[in-house]
Amino acid sequence: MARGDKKKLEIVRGPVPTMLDVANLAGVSTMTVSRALRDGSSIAPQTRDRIRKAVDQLGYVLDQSAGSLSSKRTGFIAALIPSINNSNFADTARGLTDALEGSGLQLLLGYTDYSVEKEEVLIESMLKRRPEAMVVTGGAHTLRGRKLLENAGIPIVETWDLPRKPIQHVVGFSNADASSALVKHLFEQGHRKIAFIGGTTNRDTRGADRRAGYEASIRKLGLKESRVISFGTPPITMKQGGEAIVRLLEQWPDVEAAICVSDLSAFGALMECHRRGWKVPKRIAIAGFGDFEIAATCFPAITTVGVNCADIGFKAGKLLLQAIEGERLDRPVPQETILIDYKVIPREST
Amino acid sequence: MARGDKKKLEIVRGPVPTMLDVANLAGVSTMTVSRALRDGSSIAPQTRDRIRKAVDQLGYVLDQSAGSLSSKRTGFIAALIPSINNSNFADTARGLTDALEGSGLQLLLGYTDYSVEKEEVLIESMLKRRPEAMVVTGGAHTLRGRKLLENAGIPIVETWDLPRKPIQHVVGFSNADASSALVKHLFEQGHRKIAFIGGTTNRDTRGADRRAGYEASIRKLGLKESRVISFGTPPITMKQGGEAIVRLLEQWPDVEAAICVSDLSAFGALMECHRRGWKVPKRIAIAGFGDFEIAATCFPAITTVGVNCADIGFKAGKLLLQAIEGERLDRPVPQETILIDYKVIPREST
DNA sequence: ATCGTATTTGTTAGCGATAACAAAATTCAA
DNA sequence: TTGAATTTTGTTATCGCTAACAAATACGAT
Repeated sequence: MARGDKKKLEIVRGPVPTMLDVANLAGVSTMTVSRALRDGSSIAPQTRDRIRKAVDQLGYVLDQSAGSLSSKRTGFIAALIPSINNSNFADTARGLTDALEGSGLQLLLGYTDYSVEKEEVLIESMLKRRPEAMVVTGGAHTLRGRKLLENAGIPIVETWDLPRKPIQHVVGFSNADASSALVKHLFEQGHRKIAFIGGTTNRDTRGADRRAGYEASIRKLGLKESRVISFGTPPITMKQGGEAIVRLLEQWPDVEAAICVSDLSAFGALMECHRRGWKVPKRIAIAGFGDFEIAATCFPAITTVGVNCADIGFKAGKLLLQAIEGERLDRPVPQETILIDYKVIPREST
Repeated sequence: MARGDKKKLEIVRGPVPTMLDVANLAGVSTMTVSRALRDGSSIAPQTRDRIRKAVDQLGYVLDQSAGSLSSKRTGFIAALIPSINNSNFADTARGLTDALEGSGLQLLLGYTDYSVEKEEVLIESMLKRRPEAMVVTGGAHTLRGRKLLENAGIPIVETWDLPRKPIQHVVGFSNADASSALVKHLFEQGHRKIAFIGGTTNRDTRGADRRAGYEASIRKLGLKESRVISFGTPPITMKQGGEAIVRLLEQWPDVEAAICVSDLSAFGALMECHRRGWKVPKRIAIAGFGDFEIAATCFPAITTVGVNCADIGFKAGKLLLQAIEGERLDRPVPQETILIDYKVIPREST
């Protein structure tokens, strides 16, 4: 009776059982337990059942940290994204998760807050977990961050951009080109006085690339003046988009169209126009970037550049799985660059 | 010269250096390196510098899996949220991350997809990593999932709901009460024929609670009829919100106000009304839930229930830090329930 | 029955770090 | 200058698991 009590207490808050406890209870060696708990290969069915029963009885859960130390496989994939609150990057993370599903690999997520310094810190702390591969956003890193990635000895994928000098693999697209395509579209629709609304700094490199693409195509199309409103720290919010469009129309009342650095700011701009009774696209055409759900749903629906964000993550994930497999077989896969499609999606706002 | 080449090669793709390599290079024992790399306490400054130099030279990065095996501290916090694509939960994750900042703890995120079965799988796979604490969303779990949590021997926090029978700690609010408050608000504004728009199943337990709160207060206020449109698998999208409101007005043309299960569906409904020329709130008032950025920005701005999602995460994180500290000192903190404020935010849409 | 092959299980060693204790070096006071 | 107190460093023994190899058992064919 007293013994029974003690036992119960132990289950609730006692020491966590180890594989040895399971092995003893099942009357086998730990090695057999280890095998049974993973592939179940080379295990007599009845032994496996006995082990399972012991596992259930003890409430045993495998300790992977111990396992990875021995097997040299942590089962971690590290991924760094600028922000979890941006649905584009959340979609990429989701795509990654989906790609990894069933592979037994765990995603370790980190948020850089659009800062390369924070990224460097994160790279190091991720590397301490010995991930089997790493996904980073963009091609801009600190010197040390880059070196850490290069020396990590694991597959690396840079996403969302096309870095001039990639570390290894790349899954992305040219934000500048995508932005240019949007300018061209507006130009073909007859707009000549086209403006760009974005954040105040270049911290968000993809935003900066989009602005650069805008500037480049303004020049190429022979349009005289570039009209850029910089407002708010990137990533700029919906509300800031609204304030920015007001400024834009104050500064250049003759402006005909505005490209916003993202759909969120475009939406904010659009709603502010509504509020003030400025007709869109009659008074001013508005375009965004990213094809967020909101752009398709709102009225008028927002013209945007569609990028398959989840696909970036998914393709990066699949590429990593291949690369990891390659490393294991000592047959490293060659450096690969996967281009992600984007396309201008004309809607009601332009 | 040849030696130099070899050395360089080794740095690029050679075996990853261990603490022993650092120790040898610095002429000390691994224990000294270990100490230098963590607190730096009880280390002669010159020794520490020597070690730092060796670390830099070798590009050494600490292996935490090995460390945690020995120290029995993994530095992981596991968190399960329904979806990363929902900004409410993303905010909670962000709050958690913020709370953990500087503590050296790593967030291990998992997505349950609003499914308790997936949650159970995730709980187990998280537990394999031996997290020092765990955050889950809601109080609904499978039997085995709950047992796993109870027996894990670590602090557990359930968030976003007020479970009837909590496992340990809780940081949340009553979704039913919050929903009731919104009904009451509409009632006070003079609305009598109030409808609810939500998903088709109860998979999203918070959504189900909101509906239950709606039903309860309809009865309490003595309103004759409850009008519920169930449309789409939760979480329902903006677009589905739009389709739902059309159905609502077909089925009950006399309806005066609609509460949507979230701001996203409310926004979709609102935009569909725009598109069809139905004036909001004149023809129909629309309210949402969650105070997403979109609700404040769009025109007309959406009446909603504001919940500080990031604060849920932040408070859960801080509570966990305390609890972990308590466990370490063998002085477990008592079970705690932290209530999160919510409030009805009246805006232009009602 | 006997040997060879295939299947199942066990043994030993070690993954890379840290805890706990022990020893050496340094500091300081009288 | 000497011994005690303090600071700094080292030694040894795990942590819980899995790789690699070895042994035992089962199965089949002749």
